[in-house]
Amino acid sequence: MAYALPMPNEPDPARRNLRAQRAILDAARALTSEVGYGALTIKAIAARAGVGKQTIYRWWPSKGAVLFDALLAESTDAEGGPNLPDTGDLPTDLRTVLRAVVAELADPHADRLNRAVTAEIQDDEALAGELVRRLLRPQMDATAARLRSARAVGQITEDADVEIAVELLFGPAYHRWLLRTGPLDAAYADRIVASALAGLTPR
Amino acid sequence: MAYALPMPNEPDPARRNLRAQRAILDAARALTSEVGYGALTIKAIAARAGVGKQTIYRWWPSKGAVLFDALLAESTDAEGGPNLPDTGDLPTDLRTVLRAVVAELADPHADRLNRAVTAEIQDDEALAGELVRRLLRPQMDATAARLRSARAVGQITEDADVEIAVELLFGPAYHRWLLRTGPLDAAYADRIVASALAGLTPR
Amino acid sequence: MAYALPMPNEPDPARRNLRAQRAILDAARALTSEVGYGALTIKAIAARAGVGKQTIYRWWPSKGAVLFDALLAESTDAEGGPNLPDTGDLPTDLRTVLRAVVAELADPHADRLNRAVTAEIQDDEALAGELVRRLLRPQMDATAARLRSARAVGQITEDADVEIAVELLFGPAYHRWLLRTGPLDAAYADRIVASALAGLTPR
Amino acid sequence: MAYALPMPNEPDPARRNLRAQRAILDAARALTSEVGYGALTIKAIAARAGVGKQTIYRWWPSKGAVLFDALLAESTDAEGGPNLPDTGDLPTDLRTVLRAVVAELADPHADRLNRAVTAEIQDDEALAGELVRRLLRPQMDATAARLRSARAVGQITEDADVEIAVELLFGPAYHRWLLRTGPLDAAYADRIVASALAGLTPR
DNA sequence: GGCTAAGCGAGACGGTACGTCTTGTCTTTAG
DNA sequence: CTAAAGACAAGACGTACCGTCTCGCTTAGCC
Repeated sequence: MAYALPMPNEPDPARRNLRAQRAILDAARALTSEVGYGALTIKAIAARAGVGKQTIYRWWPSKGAVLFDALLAESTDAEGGPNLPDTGDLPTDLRTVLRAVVAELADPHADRLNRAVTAEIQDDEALAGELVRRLLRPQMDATAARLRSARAVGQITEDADVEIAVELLFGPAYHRWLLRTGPLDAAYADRIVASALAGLTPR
Repeated sequence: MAYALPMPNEPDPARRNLRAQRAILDAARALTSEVGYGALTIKAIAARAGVGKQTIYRWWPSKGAVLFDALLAESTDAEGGPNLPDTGDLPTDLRTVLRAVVAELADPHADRLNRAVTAEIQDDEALAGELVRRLLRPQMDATAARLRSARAVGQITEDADVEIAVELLFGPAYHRWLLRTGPLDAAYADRIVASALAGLTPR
Repeated sequence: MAYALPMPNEPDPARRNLRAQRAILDAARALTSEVGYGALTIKAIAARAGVGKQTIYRWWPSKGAVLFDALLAESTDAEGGPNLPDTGDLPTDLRTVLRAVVAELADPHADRLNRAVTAEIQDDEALAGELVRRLLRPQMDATAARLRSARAVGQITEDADVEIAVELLFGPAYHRWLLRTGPLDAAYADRIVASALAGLTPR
Repeated sequence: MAYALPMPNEPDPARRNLRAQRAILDAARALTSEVGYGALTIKAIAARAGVGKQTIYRWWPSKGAVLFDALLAESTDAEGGPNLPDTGDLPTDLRTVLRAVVAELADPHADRLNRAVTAEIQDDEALAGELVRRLLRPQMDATAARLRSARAVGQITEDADVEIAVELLFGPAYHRWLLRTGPLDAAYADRIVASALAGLTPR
């Protein structure tokens, strides 16, 4: 017979203190951008949030998960979803997307948080998957969809490799950000779009 | 005028024990691929290498620097430099390069080391610069040079944006590796080359 | 006005774990008598006590302070205070005291702990003061009081130098123990008392 | 057949560098009185002496042995041996001895070295024996001899316990020094002599 | 007068304890 | 009766020193 285990006390999400949750994510975000990923500690987050450490451990499995949620909260605030503009003009629409991506990566306020999460996902595959699923995938899928709609109306060639095209757009920006190999500005976004589109446009 | 600093005892590189140095880099590489970046400790590297911790701290300023040197040693062993093939056929040459890049990223043996260094450079800008200067930049420059030589003989269009073209080639592969968004194989490398070249080829 | 200091987090004695405290003192005592003062380490004490090192550093400023408390705990257990017997017969009473002192110094179980603390107080004046105040002074004062009461009833001469008399009693025993210059037994205690009293006794 | 072992290279005392030896003892003495026993390191002694660490390890088995030799060198310089005065007047002679002992213990220059050696001999019985044999024993024996010569001429009682009498003289001074329980001056020395002699003097 | 063996200054080495820091769990206490 | 505050066990951090070793350089004494 199965019986009620004296369980490691799964906390009851219904009783979660939203004020504390928000304070924790805010503190995590603020501290990350102040001291950087390497010097970030759970203790400091708890202290800044005016919260006991246990309250963090109760709801998140790791420091990376807190950072991820902090990043997610910010992104969710900013966007409402992966709404891609469709003005009918593909180059313009892609420039809009790429400029937004590049601007986000160039934002000094968010930079350290982005890098902290990037560091964490190198060692936490589950977190990496979650990040892709929640933030990256929707954006890439929306971009792919926009490319397919453009292909349907003949704005790009029939045999265009849409999957690769999306990576041709996003890959360079992330590469440059990751390795700090050059400036991240609107002009750069436009050059990516121009070069990536060159091979797609019917002659 | 430069003057003799009352320095905190810079160690004398001439007296460096090469056996120990090699053992440290080997241990760092092996341990990283065994336990991953998060669980990697200087203490464990020293123990595995049969070396005192101080011998590591004497020659490297941080764990990241050790990992970087371990990565560098491996790359230096493998290649002799950024020799890019020049068969005269640009697509073939680029496929060779991209396939090598993708293979390196897909190599499970090196994966954790690559990710560990990637995590470290998020928090250590100097290390990031060194990595780019020593490993990435030469490869990118060589690729750019190959593209310019192709442009000179008319294999790609006169107005091709070489700098962006290089990022169009490398960016997608790193993006896919960083975020684990898809398989990294020769076919993938070929697709990148095909799509990136499409816009460069004269019609 | 006294004000709340932004203190480096003085720990709260009310929350102290008594089990841990006791385990630490026991481990310190046991290890000292096993390996001696020179080979004694905080790390080993913590390990033996099943305690984190920080729990030692939280409550004691130095290894010497731990040893001192270990010694104190033992002494406090043994005695209830500096109760000196007063049978009315001074030589008998002093023999009782000196025999106890000599027996304590001769006890092989306590020897290494005594020597460890003796070594520590050579380099830590504050600790030396504490040791004297808590352990030596009471005993010496009690002995002086007993001598004065004997003087009051004419058992020793009017002009007896009580302060020196006390040192004449204790000094030789400690000297012999410190320098291991001879046996420490009851007969030795009796010889000290006899010689020291000879000059005090009225003729 | 016995043959010359490739021995752990006993060093050849004939080739010993006296300048280095002296510099080491001087440095040990100076550093001890500057930084105290706890902060004294072989490394620092070597550096101060302008000597390699190995030169110390070649000639002394331990830090304690170096300190002991430093102490010995100083004492040997000062005295030529345990010459006790014999003016014919015992109290005067003993006052001379005790005043010298007390002055040595009170000397702030030598204090830390004395305490360092005292700390070392708590953990090194062989060193303790050597100290007693070379420095303490001669002085005590000379004092005992003086007391016996006094006894022979009837200046002290026939049944005087000479061995204890010596400890009655030296014990209090060392006790007071060891535990810092009071001032060490000539008046104190005189009080010891007066009290100790009181019981020895024929009535 | 040259050879050679040893002592020497210097300092890198393998170890290990130091005292501090952070982690994740457990306990106390104040609201 | 909850959650902050924080003590706890554990163990890595980066530093310091230990005692050994390996370098060249100097020096002494035997050929």
